[in-house]
Amino acid sequence: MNNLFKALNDSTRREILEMLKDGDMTAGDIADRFDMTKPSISHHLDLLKQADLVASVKKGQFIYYSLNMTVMDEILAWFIQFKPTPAEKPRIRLQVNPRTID
Amino acid sequence: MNNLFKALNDSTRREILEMLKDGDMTAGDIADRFDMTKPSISHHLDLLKQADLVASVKKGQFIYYSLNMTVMDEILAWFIQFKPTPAEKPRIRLQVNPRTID
DNA sequence: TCATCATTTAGAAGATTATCTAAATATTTA
DNA sequence: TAAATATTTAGATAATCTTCTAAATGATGA
Repeated sequence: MNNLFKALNDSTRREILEMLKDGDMTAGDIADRFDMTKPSISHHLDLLKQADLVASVKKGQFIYYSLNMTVMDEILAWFIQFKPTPAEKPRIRLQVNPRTID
Repeated sequence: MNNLFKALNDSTRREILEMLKDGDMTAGDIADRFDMTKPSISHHLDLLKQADLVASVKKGQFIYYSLNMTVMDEILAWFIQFKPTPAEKPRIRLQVNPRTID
């Protein structure tokens, strides 16, 4: 979970994920779309890989990167814990009825 | 969006959010649950506030913190963009039929 | 085999972050 | 009004992060 949020805490990395949504890409093609050196992008890809957000496969000279959706589901589940179920008792609220404020 | 992911990129802050899920709390009560000084927790609360993940209300001597769910929805929407709709054309995959690999 | 291309690794510099201690602010109560 | 309580602000330090340049690795094609 730590690696996951860390990987997402960078706009370049989030853009990479959005790019991969439309199909797999090589490291070079990804780098070409940013105003940043290839080593920097390589490092970003590494962090995304450590978080299991992407997978990579070498094909000859090229390395193809692809989205790994299963981990996205894990985060989604983390967020959904905060959505109260319709049946749930309402939480105490900061905004109370003005008439009852002392 | 940047502030949002930044705020989530820390396990203390994520724990605070999970605690607030069960009801509002004062800054002091939150701090008491961590092995960390009050100024540090105060700083974490500030980052959560900047990200609009929590709201705070002063009641006399105390400051009550509460979850602000509307921003959670924004993140949730960001993640959902990656979930392919059932009708969508399948993306190119790295794992292809082994029989067809050259 | 040698030059070239795609990508990564290594190492460094500057920026950002988490945490601490000390001090300030604001509220309550004696 | 003075002391006590709740919380924040200020400033410092150590760790982590982003990005760069230079060099290494590994595959392709002349």
